[in-house]
Amino acid sequence: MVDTQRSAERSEERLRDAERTRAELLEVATEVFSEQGYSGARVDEIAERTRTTKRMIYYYFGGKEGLYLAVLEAAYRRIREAEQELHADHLAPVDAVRRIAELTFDHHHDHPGFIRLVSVENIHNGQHLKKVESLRDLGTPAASLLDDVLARGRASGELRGDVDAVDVHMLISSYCVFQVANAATFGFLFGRDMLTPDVRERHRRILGDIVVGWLTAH
Amino acid sequence: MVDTQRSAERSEERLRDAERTRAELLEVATEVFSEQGYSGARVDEIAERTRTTKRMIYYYFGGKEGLYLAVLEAAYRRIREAEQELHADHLAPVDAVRRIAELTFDHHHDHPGFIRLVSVENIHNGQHLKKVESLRDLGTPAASLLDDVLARGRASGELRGDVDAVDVHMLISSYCVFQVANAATFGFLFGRDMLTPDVRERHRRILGDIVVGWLTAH
DNA sequence: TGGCTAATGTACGAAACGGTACATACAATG
DNA sequence: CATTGTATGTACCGTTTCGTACATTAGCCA
Repeated sequence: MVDTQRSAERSEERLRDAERTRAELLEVATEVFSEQGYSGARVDEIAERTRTTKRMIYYYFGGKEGLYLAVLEAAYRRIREAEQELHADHLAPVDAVRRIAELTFDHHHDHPGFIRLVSVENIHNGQHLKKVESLRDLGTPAASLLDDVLARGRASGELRGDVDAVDVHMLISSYCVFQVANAATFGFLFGRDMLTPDVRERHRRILGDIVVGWLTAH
Repeated sequence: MVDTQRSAERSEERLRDAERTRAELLEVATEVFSEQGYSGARVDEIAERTRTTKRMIYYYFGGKEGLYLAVLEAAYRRIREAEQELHADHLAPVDAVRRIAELTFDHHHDHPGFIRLVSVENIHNGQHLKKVESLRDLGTPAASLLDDVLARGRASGELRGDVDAVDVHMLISSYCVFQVANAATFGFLFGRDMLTPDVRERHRRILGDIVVGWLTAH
């Protein structure tokens, strides 16, 4: 018992640690898949970037696709957790929607790897995502949070009542995803680097203005 | 001379036709690259889907990357042509911006292959696009068209004057690109198929409302 | 402490894949 | 209608890439 505890405490010194190996593979794989796409990612490259070997990918995840599925699931799960920390019930409706928009904006900018992963998955028509049953209806929390705010705003007359929460969420997502996912091509064609702090700050404010403007229109 | 003309006229009957072969390869390659991504696309598959052979890909385009570059250039060139047919100078400013938004929306929905190609290119950080010098500043026409409308609206007082044309274009692009590029994941997570006619029609109207609302806000 | 299992490493195989050498046939041209 | 270069087809090569058979070791537990 004492021995077990001690080895758990100094687990970082152990040569063999299933959890650690698994987590490291997942972390590196997330990076490689988001950088190179599913087909572009190389199993050997992922293995080389860890302190373990390719063999472990097959041992823990069954293969390339299994690893990719695990990456997808972990990434989406992290997003869900972030969304649940997004409290807006103490703010006035108008401030709440702006807050949600701006925090979503920040979250996207701070997690480009996840956005790229979503792009990759869409190239493949979401065929892998559909296999992960645990992710079905993952969007519900985000929609219901917005739904609450909209209901409060409708009741107080501060927000218009004929707009659906999912529509609002889609507007916000569109804008935020585009910033990150299409930064390369848009930047090239219009000579605008969307990732510099000042441009980012302006876009952030603009998004808030657009969302608030839309929801408060008479 | 007469012979030359005749063989040009019935070019579709010729066994050897450089232009036809080239065009067919380009067409099939556009489809395959947009469906599978750059790394996912197989040179052999592209060749098999045409009436010619893999050899011709190397003869006309030098290789897989050359073919992809040609696909990118052709696709963007088609977009530019479509944009140039977008006349809005005979409309009142408010109607003009709504028109631009809605036509852009339709264009995106009608050319999903192009949108997917842009996603693919962004996964690779636009590294190929940057190689096609002829595409530099391709965005300028779209921005200046909007710029004209905004100037007219500013002069007449119908549109606010503190908004940049590129910002408006980015809002419209974000919304339209998202509809097509992220249809799979968003549809799965929120149970909404964005490609059905009625949903599409509602989104179209919403986009117009948002853009007009933003630009006419006091 | 000795054995047993989970965890890991090595080395290799088969198929896929991008690319090319070489042969050949069509069609414009003089 | 012979010639010549463009266009096309075939067969193949070397490498990459996913995956696996087999050997081995670390650490837990009786």
